[in-house]
Amino acid sequence: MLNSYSSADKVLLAVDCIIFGFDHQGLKILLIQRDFEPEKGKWSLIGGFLKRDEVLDNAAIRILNTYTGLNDIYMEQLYAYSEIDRDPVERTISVSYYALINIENHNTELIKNYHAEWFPIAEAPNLIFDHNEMVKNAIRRLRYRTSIKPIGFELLPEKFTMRQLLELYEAILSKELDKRNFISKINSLEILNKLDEKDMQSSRKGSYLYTFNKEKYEEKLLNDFVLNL
Amino acid sequence: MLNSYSSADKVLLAVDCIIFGFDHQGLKILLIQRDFEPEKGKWSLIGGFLKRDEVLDNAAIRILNTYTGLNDIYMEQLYAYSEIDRDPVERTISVSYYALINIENHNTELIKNYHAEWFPIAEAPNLIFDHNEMVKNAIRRLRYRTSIKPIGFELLPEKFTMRQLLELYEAILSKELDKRNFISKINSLEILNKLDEKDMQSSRKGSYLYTFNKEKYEEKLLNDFVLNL
DNA sequence: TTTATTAATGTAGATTTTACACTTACATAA
DNA sequence: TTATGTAAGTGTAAAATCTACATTAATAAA
Repeated sequence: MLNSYSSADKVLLAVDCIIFGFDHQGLKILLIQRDFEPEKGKWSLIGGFLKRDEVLDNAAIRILNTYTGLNDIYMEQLYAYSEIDRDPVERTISVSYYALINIENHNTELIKNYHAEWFPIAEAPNLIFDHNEMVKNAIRRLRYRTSIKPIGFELLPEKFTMRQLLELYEAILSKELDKRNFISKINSLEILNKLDEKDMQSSRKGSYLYTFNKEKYEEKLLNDFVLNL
Repeated sequence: MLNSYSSADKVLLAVDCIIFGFDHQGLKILLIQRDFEPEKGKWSLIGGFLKRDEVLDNAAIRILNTYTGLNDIYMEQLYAYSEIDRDPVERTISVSYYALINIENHNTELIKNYHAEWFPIAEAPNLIFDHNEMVKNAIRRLRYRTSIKPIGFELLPEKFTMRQLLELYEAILSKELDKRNFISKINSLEILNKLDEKDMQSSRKGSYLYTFNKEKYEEKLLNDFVLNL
């Protein structure tokens, strides 16, 4: 019987996490220096093996936590990579996950202790196995996602300026956006609350701070929409 | 060592294929009646186990062929399902694949011999395991894909009428489209060749037949574009 | 009080999208 | 041969959206 369970092959199933972060310097990616063979010392995505009694989503969360100390990160599944020799040690299929986080909200010291490090996207080192490809695909997905869902929620501090939001979008899309058009498009979504408070860091005039309006934001998440930037 | 290969669990990895087809009656899905336990006799997606020396994409092709006789079908990977008890017999992670095919181009007799059957989407029976969810997600992906890539190529006969193309889009999107606006949008893509030939089946006047212009079509596939229907 | 710096703001023209109805071609039946 | 019925084919005007673009405003520092 072709389809009998007992005669089917079992394989190792891994999860690799592509963690994007944003700070005042732009879009970054979190990588670790492998502390085990093969490729010990080389840079890699944060990854590990799925356990028998574990759902993939949870494996991603556990592995991210194990290697970076990061907690409560919402990740989305991306793609299963299955080239025969992608891992030279043993046949391993890897499912990639990605997330967007606010670098400043997370303990940079902690991350460092785990030998994890943030790299500006453009300056990321070469990665082991097929991790470069995984990152490339994740960036594509991130850009696509940007066009159909509002983002920023996860990446900016609670209170942020229009300029910060603009720079976030510019970093993700890696292109310049017209400031006035951007602001009016964002405003037309009605997902921001303009505060009375100003941020005085950036200029003498100071710029208004905004927060996300969670309710409206969730509403937008439901009905797919297109944001043409 | 947390991350050692030898101590990691191995699991069964399956592939399930969501095959969409289109004919004059509308959008359909290909299902098989399981001829093995558990759930023998119930309807299910076409699925099977990944082999140790096989890439997922090829497993999907092999499995589809094994259970339906279908050949040369291009499938796209969708999502990995990993709920612990999704398969009651043994822990199995399943990666879903989907494809769009032209029902009339494929041997219906052959498919029947394999106990596979086409069901109109709306009339599909309840499926085993988490297959209903897989189908739901695949339909969503199909609709999304429709908005960013031209489709039809795979689903229509070589020569087809505008009405057929319109009906295909209406079936996938499950909404009515304005005939004139649809035609002018499609024409603006410049991916069709209008033939001198007419199809006389559908009306006394007869309607012009079209073919896809493969080159232009491939070109469009490269540059992502948005088709707002 | 002058200067320098970034924030904030509006509009006109171009493009795209939408809604909508009549004429044409032909086969069939009278 | 003529009349009739059926689906095919076609255009436009109004609305909405997108794009490009430049000046004034607020404030701190000199």
